[in-house]
Amino acid sequence: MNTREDVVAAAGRMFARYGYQGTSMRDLGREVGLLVSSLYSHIGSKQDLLLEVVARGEELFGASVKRVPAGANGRERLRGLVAGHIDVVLDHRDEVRTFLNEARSLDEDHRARVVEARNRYEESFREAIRAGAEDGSLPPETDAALTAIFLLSVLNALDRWFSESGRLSRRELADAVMSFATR
Amino acid sequence: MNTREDVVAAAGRMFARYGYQGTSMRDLGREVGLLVSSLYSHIGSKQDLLLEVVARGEELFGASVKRVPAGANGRERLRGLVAGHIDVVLDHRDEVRTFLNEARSLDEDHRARVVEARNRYEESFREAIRAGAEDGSLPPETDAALTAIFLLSVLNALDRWFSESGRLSRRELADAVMSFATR
DNA sequence: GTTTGACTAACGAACGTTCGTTCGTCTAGA
DNA sequence: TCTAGACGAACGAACGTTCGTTAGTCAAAC
Repeated sequence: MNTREDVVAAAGRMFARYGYQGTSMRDLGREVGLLVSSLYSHIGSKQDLLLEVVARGEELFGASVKRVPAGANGRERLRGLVAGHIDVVLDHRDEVRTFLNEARSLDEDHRARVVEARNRYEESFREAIRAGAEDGSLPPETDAALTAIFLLSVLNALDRWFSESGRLSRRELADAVMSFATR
Repeated sequence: MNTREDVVAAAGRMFARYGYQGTSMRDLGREVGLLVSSLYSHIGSKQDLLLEVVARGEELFGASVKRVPAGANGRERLRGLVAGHIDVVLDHRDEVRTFLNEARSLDEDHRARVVEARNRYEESFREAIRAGAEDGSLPPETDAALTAIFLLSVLNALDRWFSESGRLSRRELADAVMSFATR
């Protein structure tokens, strides 16, 4: 019924699995049950499609940051960011994968915007860590820049191995990640 | 002079930067200063080229494992693996990136072989961690599987941000990674 | 004189995209 | 209530371009 949404969702799925360049419009049409030409009743171009999927990933992370209570101490805020990131990655694997791996196929302007968004996002991690080191909720000598990078490296790799039916729950995962960061 | 080597090296460079599907043989020819058709005097196919670059990455990690002294205790072996991984990633960025990100463009058989090689590699991390937890050189309750995944997540993301001219030396980086894993 | 490696030229296939057209569905006016 | 016409959505065909790859030629190096 809602064909346009189907197209965008299928694009996310295929971009995540095969990459932007590895997905042809004909493949996409087949996936959604349309001929290639019919796709263009719903979208402007393949590039527009990528842009839309990437933007969704971007918004998901942005919304996650906003959900963290501003009043909490540094450690609690960091914990909120970590748990939020885990949820975003696992609940929206396709958009996140596309956001993380396929942004390089965007034209230069949009790619620059993505890089900027990622920097802002990483800065919210650094900020929480610095706050925690100051308010005593995290070890005082914690290196904010390095810790943020390490955390995001671990969090962004999650969808390559984490299974909902595995040994760990999301909460336990968040605990493990947090205890890694705060030695 | 050694044209074939130039071709393979350029392929690694471009596969790493633009992806396998994002690199055309014409682009590759331009990079190396030859016409497309001339490339085929040196290689069998584009797929062969990918296979060769990926195989080089695979061998680099395999050789790194072999360099770790077998007699050392668990912690020392893990430290050797970490330092070795850092060197491989930073000294062979193109092959490593291609090995990590472009293996999905291999045909099924070769891709399966890569997955198996990565599993063996990860197992050597787990093994060192388990040994360390037993011989007392690492905290006894360390979760080998989870720690190995976290370590490799951090290590594989290195080339996205680490700069040789930055604040950290390789040794300091290895220290930081190790202290992350072992608390 | 043979071999090597670069060239020109071309191949069929696939690419993203546009085209004119058709076929229902919905709405406004008679 | 019936009908005219605008509309969204999908179609098949074709566009020009680029893809990976091959064949044949020719000059330089051994």
